[in-house]
Amino acid sequence: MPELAEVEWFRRQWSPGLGHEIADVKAHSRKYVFRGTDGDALRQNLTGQKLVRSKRSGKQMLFEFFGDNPEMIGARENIRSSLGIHLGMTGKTHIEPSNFQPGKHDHLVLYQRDRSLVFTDPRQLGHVRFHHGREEPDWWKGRSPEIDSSAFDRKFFNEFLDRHGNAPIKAVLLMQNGFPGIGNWMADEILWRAKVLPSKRIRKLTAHERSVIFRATKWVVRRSLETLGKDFSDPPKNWLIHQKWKRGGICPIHRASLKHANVAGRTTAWCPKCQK
DNA sequence: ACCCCTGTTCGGCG
DNA sequence: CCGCCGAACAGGGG
Repeated sequence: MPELAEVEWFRRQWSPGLGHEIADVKAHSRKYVFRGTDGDALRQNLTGQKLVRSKRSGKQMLFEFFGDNPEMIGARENIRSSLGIHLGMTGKTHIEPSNFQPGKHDHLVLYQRDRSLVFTDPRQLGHVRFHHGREEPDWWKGRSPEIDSSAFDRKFFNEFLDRHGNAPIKAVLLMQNGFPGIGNWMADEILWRAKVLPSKRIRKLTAHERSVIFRATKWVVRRSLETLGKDFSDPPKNWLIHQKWKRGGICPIHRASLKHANVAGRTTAWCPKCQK
């Protein structure tokens, strides 16, 4: 489920726990979601620390913790531990009461006095990472510019496209180092709005098509953050997302039947009338 | 039983 | 070496 806007919403689900101490931790640390992560270090280091800040970069979430000196909350130099969570296909973060008993798929629970912060992921394609130390974790370094930022500009966009001339545009939109946070539904939404076939190779795109794709990318990200990202409400009715999974789904503009095929290894929907 | 899946990584191949 | 593609990961649902 989670792409950029949904991840932003899931990041904020743990906000009631900001400023509060972690009293206890339960982690199913041998499970696949903890691959490459030291579950014992996570449990020992987080216990007794406060959750002080969270951020998102693309589909990655970062939760930061520190131990003491409350007036310095939020200052990077006081951060002691970093918890990274990627939601994969089926992950979610949620708040539960402080007496929460984890079920089979509740892989990580951070207990606070008045609530618990839970990470659940049935399919386990998500990922929990942990780093103890003041410096930025290796797995958070070198992030690409956020699409909703001035650093994601036409120069960055065009140079990234130029590096993948032979790839279909849909495959390139799914590359997280160029389009952090874009996933299957957002890629289809962008290309439908830009009127470009998902299978079209980068080198066949005209300058005009590139420009329209650039603007559609920014627009879809901003508008979905205002709806899904804010309160998980639906994007506007005339978005492709409401049609793409339906049998008999139609183009919101022409009412033509959508086409479906596998492009770049993913189920893809497009309107044969608008997209060329 | 069989096939599908809003994600990412890795091995094989061109 | 570069880059694309399909498989694999793990589990639930249609």
